[in-house]
Amino acid sequence: MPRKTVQKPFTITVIVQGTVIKDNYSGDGKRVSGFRRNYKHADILKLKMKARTLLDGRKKLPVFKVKDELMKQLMEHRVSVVIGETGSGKSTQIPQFLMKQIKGKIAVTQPRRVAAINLATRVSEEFGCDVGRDVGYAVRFNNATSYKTMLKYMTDGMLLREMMLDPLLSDYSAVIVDEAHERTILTDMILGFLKELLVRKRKDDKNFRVIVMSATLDADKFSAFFNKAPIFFIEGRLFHVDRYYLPHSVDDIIDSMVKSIIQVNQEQTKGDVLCFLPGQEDIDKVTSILHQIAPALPREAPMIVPLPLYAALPPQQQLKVFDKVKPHQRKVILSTNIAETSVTIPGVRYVIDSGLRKIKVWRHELGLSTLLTVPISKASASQRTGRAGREAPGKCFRLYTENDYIKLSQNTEPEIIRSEIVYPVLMLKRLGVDDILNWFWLENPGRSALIAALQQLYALNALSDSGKITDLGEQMAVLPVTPHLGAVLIQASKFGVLSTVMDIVACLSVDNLILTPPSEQRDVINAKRRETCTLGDRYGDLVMLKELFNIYNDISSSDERRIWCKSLGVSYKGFKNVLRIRKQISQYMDSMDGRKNEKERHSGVEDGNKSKNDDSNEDEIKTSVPLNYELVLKSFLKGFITNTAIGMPDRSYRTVTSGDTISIHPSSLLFGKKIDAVMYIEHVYTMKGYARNVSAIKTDWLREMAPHCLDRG
DNA sequence: TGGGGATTT
Repeated sequence: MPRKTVQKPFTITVIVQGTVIKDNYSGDGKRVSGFRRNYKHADILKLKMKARTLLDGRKKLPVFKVKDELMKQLMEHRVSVVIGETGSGKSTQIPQFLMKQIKGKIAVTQPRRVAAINLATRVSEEFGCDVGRDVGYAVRFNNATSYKTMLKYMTDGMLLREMMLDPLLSDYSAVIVDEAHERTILTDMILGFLKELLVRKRKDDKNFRVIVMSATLDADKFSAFFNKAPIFFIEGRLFHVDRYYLPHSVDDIIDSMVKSIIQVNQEQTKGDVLCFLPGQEDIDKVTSILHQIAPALPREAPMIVPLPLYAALPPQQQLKVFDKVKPHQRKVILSTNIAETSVTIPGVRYVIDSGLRKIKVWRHELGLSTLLTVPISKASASQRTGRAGREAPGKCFRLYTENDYIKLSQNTEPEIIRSEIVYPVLMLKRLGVDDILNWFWLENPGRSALIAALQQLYALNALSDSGKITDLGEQMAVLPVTPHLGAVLIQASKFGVLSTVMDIVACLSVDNLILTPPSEQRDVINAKRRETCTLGDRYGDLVMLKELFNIYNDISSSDERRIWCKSLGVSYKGFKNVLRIRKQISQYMDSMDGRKNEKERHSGVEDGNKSKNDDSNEDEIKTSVPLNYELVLKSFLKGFITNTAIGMPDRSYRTVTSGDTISIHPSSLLFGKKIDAVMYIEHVYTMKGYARNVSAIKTDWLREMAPHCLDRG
C-alpha cells in the first residue's frame, strides 16, 4: 500500500462493539471478588445455610405480606408501577420474587453505584450465592456478573450503555427501574427508551416486563406515561416523625440553624442531629460557629460534636460522621443533600431542615450555567424528615413556616428540564431516533433546549447537515466522556497528541480534583502551584493539569503521592480516579481505532508531526516527551470553539459568540493576567460571568480550528 | 480574588 506521510485519518466504522463493552466491563482488570469457578458442595451448603437464616427477617418485610397479590399483578401486566416506601424491602425482594416466576435475565437499575453494589451483595446473601454468580452487579470499573447471572443490579448509566450496543435489550426479559422518583436525566432516558421498546421494537414480545419503582406518590405520572399501567402500593416501615414549623419565616438561615441546634440539644433526649443546609459555605460557617460556642454551653446538655458532610470533603473527613462519640456527646451532622439519599447515618433521631438546596441550571440559549439556592419540594422535605425515623420515632424541625411548606411544589423538578442535554440527544441519534422533538419524553425538555443541543452536536460534527449521526458522532456516543471532550480526543488523535490529551481529559472528568484551599493557605498553595507548573502558568489550567498529572504519575510510592497532593491542594482520591478513567479512555480509543494499521504504527515521540499517533502503547503514559501545547490546545478548540473570548484593552474579556463580558475565575492560574484570547471549559454565572479551566490561545487558531459553526453565530 | 448541590458511562 503506497502510504507514507498521510495515513488514514481514523478507522471510524470499526467500533468493535463486543470489544467495547468487554473493555468497559473489565475496567481496571479486577477479578470479581468472591467468584469461584469450582464450587465445592460444602461451600454451597454454607451459602444456603446463611440464606436460610436470613429468610425470617425477609418475611417480616412489608413487601412479603403482599407477595401473592403483587406477583399476580406483575405477571398480568407488561408494565407496573410499584410505590414502595422506605423500608418496604421492594428493591431487594421484588427482583427475587420475579426470578422465580419468569425465565430470562432481570436488570434492576439504580441511580448510584454504591446502591447497586450493596443491593447485589445483600440479595446474593439472601439468595445463597456469591456475588457475581446468580446475582450480580455492573457499575463503571466493576463488573461482578457471569454467564450464570440472572439478576443484575446496575447503574442507570450502565443499562443505557448496554442499550447503545443492543437497542433491543434482547438479553433481558424484565427491567426494573428503581428510584424513578428521583428523576435523574439517566432514569428519564431509560424510561423513554423502555416505552419505545414496548410500543415499537419489542411490541409483540408479551413476555417482556417493565417495573417502575418509586418511593413517592408521584406514580400517576409514570402510570400515565406507560399507558395507564396499574399502580401497586406497599407501605414502608419507618417510625413516626413529628414535624415542627417556625411561626415566622427567617432570613438568616445560618443564625436560625445555630439557634435550633442549641435548642434541640438542650431540650431533646438522646439521639444525633442531622441538619440540612444548601451548601459548603453555609456548612463551614455553622460548623465553625458551633466549635466556638460549644464550650460555653450549659454543662447539663450533651456536648455538641459538629461534623460537616458534603461531596467535596476529603473522604477521611466524610467518614467521621460514622464514628461513635462518647456518652455525654451528641453528633450534629451538617450536611448538603448528600445525606438525603446517598449517605445514611445511623443514630439520627432529629432532623433540622433549612428547606433549601442548590441546583445548577443550564441556560441553553446562553451556553452557561448558574448556581441557584432554591426551596426544596414536598417530596424532598418528606425524604429529609424520614431520615429521623429509621431506627425509632423522631422529630423534624423545619426552619420555615407551615404556610411556606404548603406552597412548596409537590415533587422535585426533573433534572432533564434544567440541564444540558447534548449527550441525551446524541444517544437518541445513535439509536436512530429522527424526530427528537416528539420522542417519548417523560418530560420534554422543550423545543429550544432540544434545538440548542442539536446545534451543539452539529458544531461538533456529530451530526450531518441532514441531522443524521455521523461516524464521528457514533464514536462520541460510545466514548465515556462528554461529547465535547469526545470531539477533543478524536481531534487529538489526528494531531498526534492523543496521549497528552487523554491525560488532561481524564483530569477534567473527575470532580473536585483541584481543591479550593482554605483561605489561610490560599496564597501559599497558589504560589506552589505556579512554581510547580511553569508551563501552566503561561498557557493555563489545561496545561497545568498535564503537568500535575506527570508529576503524580512519576511518584512511585502512594505515601509520597499523598503528601505531594496535600502540598498542592489536589485530591489524592481524585487522582487515583484519573488514572482509572485515563485507562478506560485509552481502551476505548484503541478499540475504535481498530487494528487495521498495525504495521504502519511507529513507536516513539509524540511530536505532533506525525498525522497518526502510535496507539499500540497508549496504556503507557508518556510523561517524558516535550509538551506540544499548541496542538494540545488546538485539539481542545475542536470541542470548545464556542467557549472562547477575546481580551479587550481594558483587561476585560468578551465572548466570541455573544460579545458578553466574561472574567477569568480567580481559581485559574491565568487569573489577573493579560491575554489576547482565552478558551475555557466551563462558563458559570454567579456574581458575574466567569470562565473556568482557562487556557491562553492565539486569535488565528480560532479561524484555523473554527468549523462551519462560527459564521452562523 | 470567587464560592461548587448531587449523580453517572
